[in-house]
Amino acid sequence: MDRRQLKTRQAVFQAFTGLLEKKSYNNITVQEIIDEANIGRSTFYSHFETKDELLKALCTEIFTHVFSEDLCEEKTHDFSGAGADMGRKVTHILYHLRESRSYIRGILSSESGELFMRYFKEHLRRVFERALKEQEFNVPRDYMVNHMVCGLAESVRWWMDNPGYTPEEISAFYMEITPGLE
Amino acid sequence: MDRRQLKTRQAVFQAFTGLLEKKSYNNITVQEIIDEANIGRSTFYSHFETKDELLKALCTEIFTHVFSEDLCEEKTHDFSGAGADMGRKVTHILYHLRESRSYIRGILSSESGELFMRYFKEHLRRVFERALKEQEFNVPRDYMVNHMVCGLAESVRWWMDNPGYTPEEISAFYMEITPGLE
DNA sequence: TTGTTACTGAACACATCGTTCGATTATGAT
DNA sequence: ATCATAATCGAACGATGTGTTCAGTAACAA
Repeated sequence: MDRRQLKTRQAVFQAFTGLLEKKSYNNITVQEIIDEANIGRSTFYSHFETKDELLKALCTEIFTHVFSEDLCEEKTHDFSGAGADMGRKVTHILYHLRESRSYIRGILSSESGELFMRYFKEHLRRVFERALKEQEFNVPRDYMVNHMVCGLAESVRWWMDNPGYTPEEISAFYMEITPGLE
Repeated sequence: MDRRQLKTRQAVFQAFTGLLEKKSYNNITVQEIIDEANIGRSTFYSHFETKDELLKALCTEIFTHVFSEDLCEEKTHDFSGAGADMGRKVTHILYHLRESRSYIRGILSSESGELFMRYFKEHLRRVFERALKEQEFNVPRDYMVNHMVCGLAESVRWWMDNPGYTPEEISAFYMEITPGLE
């Protein structure tokens, strides 16, 4: 890839995340991103169709990072249950998310949070659906998966507003209040 | 209140909810609401500052209706636990929400859903905080309340996409997967 | 060096917003 | 029935932000 493209792309992301630490997504204008990134207007639009696409791209960036590894594979095959494994996966995800906390808060603090949460949940859903392959529940399976996914996503959101807990602690909280994972 | 004002207000709400059944909030323009409601442009703006304020007003309308009654009072004082009471409250809320299902879906199917969910959770939080006055948990109290509130709110969202369940069934699902309420 | 590709930035058309204001009409109190 | 008051109308306006275009410039890879 052309160095110039890479440089532009990085400049945009950096400007964007920088702005997100100061103000909420809705109040950020494309022009501000352009100015902050110090690029030409048409350059921005040759990289991203709209501001929403940029957010989407940023989310993709974050989540391919967070979910890059072996999260879909069953890691332990010893006598510790699926719960222990799940707990480890969750902790792993939380460690990654903590790194981006500063601007994730900016994303979450306006309607754009909906978008972030949606992508997040999509990824989580994949992880959970694998982990719960053969289990049976007293509620519709899809309802159960949805509950687990939303529960974790909302735990993260809560964590972003209540820092001061370690990933391990949050993970433990989550396992504690989620039946079907012990 | 002047009949004209009332008529206008109702016309706007009706137009708005009507549009919400066809398209998502973000794609609805103020002009469309005005045309649909068949009122003058300045009239709209003399009632609502912005489209967001209109959505807010609609949510208030819905929730004051849904939460109008004795939801904050402990109803049963016999030997059935707090859970049975909570189950009844939840069912009651669900019955009300089902009536507005058609356009609530429209609200939820775009970023505006965030706003709806926020108001919904605010109301729910009040109910739960009363109901859990003296209980102790293994996780931070605020985390617990947040989990219960989000769990119910997300259950409703799930329900809106998966109709065909009765309020009683959804309520039962919710009680089933929420520890601390039995 | 050279052909290609990316960046620049001013200018543009466009959509939507929220406001203004003078004219018109409905309302409710007397 | 009268009349002062208040709500509505709607065209016109300025403002803001969007996304595109294009001719000129600079960076790149080979």
